[in-house]
Amino acid sequence: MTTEQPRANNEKHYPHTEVEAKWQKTWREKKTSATPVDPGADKYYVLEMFPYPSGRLHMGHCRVYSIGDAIARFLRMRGKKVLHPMGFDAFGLPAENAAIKHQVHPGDWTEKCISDMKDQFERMGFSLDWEREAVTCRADYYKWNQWFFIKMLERGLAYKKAAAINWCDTCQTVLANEQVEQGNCWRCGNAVTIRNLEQWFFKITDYADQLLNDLDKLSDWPESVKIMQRNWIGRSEGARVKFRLLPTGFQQGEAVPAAGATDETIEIFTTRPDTLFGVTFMSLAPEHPLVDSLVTGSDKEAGAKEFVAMVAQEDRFLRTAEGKEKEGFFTGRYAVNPVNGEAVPIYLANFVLMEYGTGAVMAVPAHDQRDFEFARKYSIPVKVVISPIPGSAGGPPASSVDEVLDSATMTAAYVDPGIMQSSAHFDGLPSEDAKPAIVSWLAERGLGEKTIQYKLRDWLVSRQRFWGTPIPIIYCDDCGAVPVPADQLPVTLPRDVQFTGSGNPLSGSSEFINVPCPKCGKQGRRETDTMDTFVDSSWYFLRYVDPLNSDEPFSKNAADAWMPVDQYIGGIEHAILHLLYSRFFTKVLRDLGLVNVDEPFQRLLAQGMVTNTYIDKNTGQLAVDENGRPKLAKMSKSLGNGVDPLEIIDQYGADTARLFILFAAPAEKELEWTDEGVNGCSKFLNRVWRLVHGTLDACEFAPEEAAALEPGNANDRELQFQVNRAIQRVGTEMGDRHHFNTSIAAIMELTNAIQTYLSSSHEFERMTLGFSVRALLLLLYPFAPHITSELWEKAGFDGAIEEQSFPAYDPKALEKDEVELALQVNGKNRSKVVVPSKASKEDIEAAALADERVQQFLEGRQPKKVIVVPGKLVNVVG
RNA sequence: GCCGAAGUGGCGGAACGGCAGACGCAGAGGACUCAAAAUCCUCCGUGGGCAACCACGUGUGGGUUCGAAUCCCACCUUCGGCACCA
Repeated sequence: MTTEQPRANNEKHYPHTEVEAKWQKTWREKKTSATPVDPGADKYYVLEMFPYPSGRLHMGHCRVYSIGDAIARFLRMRGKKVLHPMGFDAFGLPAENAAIKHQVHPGDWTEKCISDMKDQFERMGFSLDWEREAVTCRADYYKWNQWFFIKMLERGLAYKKAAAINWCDTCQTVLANEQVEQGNCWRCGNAVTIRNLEQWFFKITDYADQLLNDLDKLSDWPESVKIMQRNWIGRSEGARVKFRLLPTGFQQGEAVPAAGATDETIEIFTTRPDTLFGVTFMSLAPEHPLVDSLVTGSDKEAGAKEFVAMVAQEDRFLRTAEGKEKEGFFTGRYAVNPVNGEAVPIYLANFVLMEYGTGAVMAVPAHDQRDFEFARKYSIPVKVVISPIPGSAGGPPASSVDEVLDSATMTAAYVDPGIMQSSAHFDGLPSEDAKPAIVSWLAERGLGEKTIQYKLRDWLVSRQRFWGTPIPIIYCDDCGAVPVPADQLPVTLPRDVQFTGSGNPLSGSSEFINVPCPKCGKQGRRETDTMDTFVDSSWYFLRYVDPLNSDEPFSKNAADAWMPVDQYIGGIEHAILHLLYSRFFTKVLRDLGLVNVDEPFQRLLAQGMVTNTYIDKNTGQLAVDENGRPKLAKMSKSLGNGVDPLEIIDQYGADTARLFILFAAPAEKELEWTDEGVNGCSKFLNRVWRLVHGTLDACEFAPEEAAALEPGNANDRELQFQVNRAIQRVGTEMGDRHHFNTSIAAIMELTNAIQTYLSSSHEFERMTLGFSVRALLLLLYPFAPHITSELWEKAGFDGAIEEQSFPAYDPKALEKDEVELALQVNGKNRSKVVVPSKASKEDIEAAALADERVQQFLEGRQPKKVIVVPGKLVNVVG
């Protein structure tokens, strides 16, 4: 049974099901969301992060697309030429898992999901240009991934190397560093292990400085996202310093051989060259390539090998966790400190990472907490070379746990800047000044150099999975790794593949693997790794500008016309991964001459999660905190607290869902789902429905310009004021600040004002009333397009509502004849006074001082000062 | 530990140095109804008072200012990110 309302009731109750279906059909047929050609200077590119086609739209999707659609519809009314496209991030593991489970081809499964989701998109009423749809799993899209890969290979930006990489056993594939969270896989949450494999990388580190510096250009990005990216890139300024190795057999305390050390050096990276004179040992990563030659043949060989094996066995995340016991092993060898010629013992240490810096560290226990703990554990000397600045020297004294820095008694490292000591001719210098001085001293002697180090690592793009873009490489015994020639692209995924759940299905497809070498024609072997799906999403915004191009990924003209994306919207969870990769791709494409922009996304809105209460699995009750309040968590399958958008659409309609989503919280904050809140929005739309039905007579007299209204009586003028103020507020809240909740509040206030006007017992001024209703519909349209389209038509206004301009307000109507000012005495509210709005400061002051209550609170004192804030208040200080 | 964001009624939130609590939800009372739902009207920060009104009030403590939720300093709490990065 449907709950269709009888016709007679339609004026009282908004029949959302039939109205929404009607307008969705109209929009589809009229192609009202089509992208304008030749956008020119008015172009505006609104983009929301495209979804993975799971087959089901969830509330998070509804939120991000409701935000984007409100912006798109609003800006079209503002005269912008809007590009608002959509597509699907369609490669990835769920399709492959479905293939294993149901023995369907991932492509068939994915296309079915896409088709289902498009229906759901339409039911939400999003104004998307589906003719520009980009689907990453289709060969006409991923062909260009392969083309970019080859371009990157030509530029030395794609390369293959053996490396210790993150392996997820559940997903049966490797992961990029960015995809490891707290030692676990970003998608399945299982522990990541380390494997040594030959893998393809993109050299994102070549762009580290640009990715860092250009963050400063992104003035319309949230500061928090920029900071997260800065931290991820992790720039450190420091120095590389060479320590020469002493020959085998050198004993501690023995004089360093006059002829110096061997020719072999160990290079370290440090951010604290000012502490070089305090070096008392050195530590190497167990994986350091020199380890073997240091110990082979010595009595330390067996022990060292055992230590290396032990560390290698350890879980990498645990090994590098703070608080982890520092483990070391003395190699029996020494190196020479280049600044003072002292011999320092060389240790292996579990906390030194081969991937960062040079894999070797100079250790200064007096001024580095980690080195300090290590030194105390292994009874290595501590040498103080920096003393705290005395408090009197201007500026605060540096902090120190220990009152006196004595190597024997100190309990913690002193890590702050200070004054150099025990550092030869650098003594007495502030340590910050000594940094460059020591580096220059080293550089002059060829012992070291200034350098910049990043935490950012190259992007590992190989995946041992079927459902991704095949890496376009053919291995040949004679020619090595040969790229597939551009005219032979795309390398398409084979259809006849077995999905067994173990290993990469591509390795079992002889048709796919066995191909001739493009260079010499001999039998070759095709690469079976596919690309990380983040490659797909790193440039999809560029495909939308020219989606049907079969000769190029996109034409430069189209990119120049539309790029950058003016407003990008998506979840904060992509603050590092996707946004960093997209920025990298854009810069590479710029260097390839394909685009003119440095940055892809002008303005970024990171929307918050959608949360709900949930049932605690242990108690079977609503989960509550210690105060008995219901706990909130992100809507998820595992907690079972998701709300199905389709059910909400069925019950309340898409407009209600959209309105609630935008009204209940600011876009960047968490959105707490409440049925009561949804109901409130539904009530509001019904109120608008009835209100407009009750004023249809007046609508035919509605002027298009606010300035055309007659002044009328006080009631009329008040409504004119309210409607003009609402237009002004929604204009700035939407246009400048993207505050959807306060925009909707302003529209509700206008609705209340019209209702108040109607319930006042006087004759209605039909132009004023009609104009107010007309404006109400226009203001509400970007948030609730279906109901406003229907009411616009019912009211008999000209044209379709989506073709209308956003209304202009009349500044004159915002000026009132009289204003009420708050009267304060010494900053406390004491009274009110009504004055003509054009009253002079002197008149206002006089009115304030004449006020009885002001006099009373002055208690006979003479006012010392009177502050007049026009239109707001008067503060009498006395 | 470091970096960042945020702390405002019973709840979501508003207020870009100028009347704190807009708008909405929940709640209370009333109207309509046989009744319920829906709808409409009124009230709704705390304490005192019959009332007009008074005092207090934006995490805590200071400061700047005629005036601070808003700016500055210190601290507390919550959330998010990073975390032995040399």
